[in-house]
Amino acid sequence: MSDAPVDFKEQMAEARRTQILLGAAQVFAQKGYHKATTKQIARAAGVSEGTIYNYFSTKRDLLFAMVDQIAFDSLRPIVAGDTAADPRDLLNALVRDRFSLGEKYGSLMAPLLAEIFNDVELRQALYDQLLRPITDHLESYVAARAASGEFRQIDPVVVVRGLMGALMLNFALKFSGVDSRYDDISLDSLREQIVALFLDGLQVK
Amino acid sequence: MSDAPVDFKEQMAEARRTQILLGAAQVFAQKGYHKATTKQIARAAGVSEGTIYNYFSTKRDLLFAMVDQIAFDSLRPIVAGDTAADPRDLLNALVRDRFSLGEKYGSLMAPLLAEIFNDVELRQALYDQLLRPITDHLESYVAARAASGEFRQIDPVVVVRGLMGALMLNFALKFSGVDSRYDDISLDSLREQIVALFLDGLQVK
Amino acid sequence: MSDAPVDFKEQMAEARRTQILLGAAQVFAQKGYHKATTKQIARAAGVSEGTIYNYFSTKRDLLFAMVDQIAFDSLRPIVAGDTAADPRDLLNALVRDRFSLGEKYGSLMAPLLAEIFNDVELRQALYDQLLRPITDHLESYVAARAASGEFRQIDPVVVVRGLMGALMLNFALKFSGVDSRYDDISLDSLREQIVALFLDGLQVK
Amino acid sequence: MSDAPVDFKEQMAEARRTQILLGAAQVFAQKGYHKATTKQIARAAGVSEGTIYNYFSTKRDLLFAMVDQIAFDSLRPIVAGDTAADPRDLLNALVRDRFSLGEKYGSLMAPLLAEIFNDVELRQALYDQLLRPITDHLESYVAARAASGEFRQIDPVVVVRGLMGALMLNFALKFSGVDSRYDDISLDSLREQIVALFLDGLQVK
DNA sequence: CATGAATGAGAATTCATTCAT
DNA sequence: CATGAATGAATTCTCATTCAT
Repeated sequence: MSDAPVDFKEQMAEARRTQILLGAAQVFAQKGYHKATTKQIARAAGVSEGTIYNYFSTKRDLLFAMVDQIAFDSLRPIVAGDTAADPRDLLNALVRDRFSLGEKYGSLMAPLLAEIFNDVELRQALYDQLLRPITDHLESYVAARAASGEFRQIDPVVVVRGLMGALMLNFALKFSGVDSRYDDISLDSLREQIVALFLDGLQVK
Repeated sequence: MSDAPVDFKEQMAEARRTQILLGAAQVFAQKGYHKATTKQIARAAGVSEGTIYNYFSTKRDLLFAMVDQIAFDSLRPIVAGDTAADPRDLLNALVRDRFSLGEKYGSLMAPLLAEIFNDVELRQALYDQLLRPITDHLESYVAARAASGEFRQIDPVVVVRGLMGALMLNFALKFSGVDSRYDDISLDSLREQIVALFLDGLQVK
Repeated sequence: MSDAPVDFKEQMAEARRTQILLGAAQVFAQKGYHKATTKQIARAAGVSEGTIYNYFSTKRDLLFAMVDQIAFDSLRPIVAGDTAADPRDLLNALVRDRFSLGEKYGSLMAPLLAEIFNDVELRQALYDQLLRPITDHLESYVAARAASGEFRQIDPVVVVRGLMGALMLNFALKFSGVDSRYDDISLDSLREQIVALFLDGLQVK
Repeated sequence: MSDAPVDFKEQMAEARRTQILLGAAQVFAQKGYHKATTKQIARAAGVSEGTIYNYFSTKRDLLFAMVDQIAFDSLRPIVAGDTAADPRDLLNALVRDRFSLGEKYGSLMAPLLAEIFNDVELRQALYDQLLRPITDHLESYVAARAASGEFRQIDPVVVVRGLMGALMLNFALKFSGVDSRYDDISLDSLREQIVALFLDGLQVK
C-alpha cells in the first residue's frame, strides 16, 4: 500500500517523459533539431517550457533520450531465425524485423540522423546503441555461413554495413521524394531486391 | 573598351566569391553549418562580414553555392571506361573516379549532408547535381549489361543506389572513427570488396 | 484542552520556521542571496519547496526574518559594564560582547549586508534592529563621559559609528582575505588597537 | 591623414564604451546589479542590447569596467601635501581629495559595493585598484610620522583602514537616510570630526 | 564595392511561486 | 500542513543581416 503512490508517481513521471519526447520528435521531424524551439516542443508536448527542463536538462538531451528510447525498444530479441532456413528468407526476415523499428520510429530517426554530423557523442551513441546491435547479429550469421563454405570469404563487417548502407540509402531516397522513380517501388520490393543482390551478385554465373 | 574592364570586374567578383566560399567551407568543415558564424567565415575568408552579403544573399546561400561549385567540378567527363573491359575493373575505376571528388571535397560533405535533413531544396539540389550525375552513368552501364544478359534483371536504380549506399556507409564509418575495426581497412580495400560483393554476391555458386 | 494542542502546534510551527531559516542561512552564506535557489534552501532545511511558502511568503522574507532572528538574539542584556572601570577595558568588553554576535552570525552577515544596497526596507530594518541597539548603548556611555569631562566634545553619533566603521572595515578585510597583511593580526589585537586608537588618538601629547 | 579615421574610430568606440557604462551605472544605481536588466541598460545608454555586447562581453564585465574607469581617474596625483604642514590640515586635505572621487562616482560606487559581497574577483579588484591606492599613500604618511615620534606606534595598516571605515560608515549612513540625525551634519563636518578623533582620541589628556 | 558597428528578434534556460493531491 | 510537479515570465546573450560611411 505504501509503494502504490510511489509507483504511481514514477509512472506519471515516465509518462511525462514520453509525452515530452513525442512532442520533441514531432517538432524535430518537422523543423529539424536546430529550428525547433523549446517553446514549440512544449506546445507540441502539451506542457510548459519549464516542465521540459524538469525531465531533460538540455535541449540536446532530448536527442540522446530518443536514442535510448529506441535502443530500449530494440532490445526485444531478434526474430529467432532458423539458421537452417534458406538464406534469402532468413536475411529478409532479419532485415524486415530490424527495419520495422525504423518504420515505427521513423519520425524520430530523421532528426537524429541529421545531428549525427554535428555531434560526435551522438554519433557514437547511435552507432553503439542502434546500429551495432543490428549488425552484430547479422555479422555472426554471415561469418558462420562463410565458415561453413556457403558464403564467400569477405569481411563480415564490410558486408553487413554494405547491406545496411544499400538499404538505408534506398529507403532514404524513397522517403525523401527526390526521385520520382521510387514512387512505384514498394519497401518490400526494395528489400527483396537488395537482399537478392547481396546473395547472388550482379553477374550471371 | 567597355568589355575589358567589365570582364576584369567579373573576374574579380568571381575570385571574391571563391575566396568567400573557401572561407565558408573551412569554417563549415570545422564547426558545422549552424555553429559557424558569419563573423568566423568573414575572418577565414579575409573579408568583412558585409562583403559576404555582397556576393551571397544569405548564410544558407553559401551551402547552395558549395553544391554548385562541387557539381561544376564534377562535370569533367567521367573516366572513359572501355565497356568491353572486365566489369570488375570498370566498376572499380568508375567508383574510384567519382569518389575522388569525395576526397577532394570530403570536409565539405559532412556539413552539407547534415543540412540535407533540414532543407528540402538543398536535398534536391544535392541529389540532382551531385548524386544523379554519378548514378546516371552507372545506371546506363548496369542497364546495358543487363540487356546483354551479363547482369541479372534487377532495377538499375536500386542496384546503383545500393552500391552507393554500401560504399558511403562504409566510408563514413571508416572516417567517423566510431568503429575501430575500420582502422586496418584501407579505402581501396573497402572499395574492392564492395565492388566484388556486388558483382559476385555472397553465395558461392 | 484546546490550548495544549494549539500550543503544541505553535511550537511545531516555530520549530519549522527556525528549521527553514537555518537552511536558508546555510545556503545564503554559501552562495549569497541571489544565487541561492529555493530548491537548495528546501533541501538544506529538509523540507519541500512548498513548505517554505507556508512559513514565509517570499524568498526575500527569509532575509527579513533573519534580521529579526539575530535581533531577537541580540536582545540579551549588554554586559553590565562598571562605568567606573577603565574606559579601555570597558570599551573592549562592550565591543567584544557585541561583536561576538558577529562571530555567531558572521556567515549570515555577508549576504545580508550585500542586500542592504538593494532594499531600502532591509537597510532600515538592519539599522534599526541590529546596529542601533549596539550603538545606542555606546552612545550613552560616550555622552556620559563627555558630560563628565573625561571625553572630548565630539558628537557621540559620529564617534560611535566611526568606531563601528573602523572595526567593521578592518574585520571585513581580515575575513575577506584580500590583503595578506591581515593574516598575522588576530581579531583581539585588531579590536584592542582600534579601541586604543579611539581613546588616545594618533598624536603623542 | 591616414591615422585620422583610425583615431576617429577609436574615439567613437571609446565614447560608446563610456556611453554604455554611464547607462549601466545609472540603472545599477537605481535598481542594483541583479535587478538591472540588459534591456534597461541598453535603453538608458541609448543603444541596442546587442551593442552592449560589442563592447562588454558580459553583464558582469560592466562592473569590472566601472572599477577600471574609476581607478583610471584616480590615477591623477594625490594632492601634493606638504608633509611639514599641520597633520590635521594635511589629513583633511588628503581625505577630501580622495573622497571627492567618491562624490563624483557616487552613483557608480553603490552598485559596486553591493556586489563586493557576491564576487570574490570584484572584491579583490576594488580593493587593489581603488582602496589600496588611497590607503598606501596614507599609510606612508602615518608610518613616517610614527617613525619621527609624532604618531604613536600603531600598525598603519589598521589605522588607515580604521580611518577609512569610520569615514565610510558615517558617509554611508548619511546618504542612506536611515538615521535622521545625520540630516543636520554636513559632509565636511563629518570629515573634520573624524579626522580630529583619529588625531586626538577621545580622552582628554 | 568594402567595411564593421549597430541592430533586435529570438533562443535556451532558470527559478520563485502556486496549487492539486 | 506537506509535497514537489508545473508553470511561464523574465533574462542574458547570440548572430544573421543591414546600412551609413
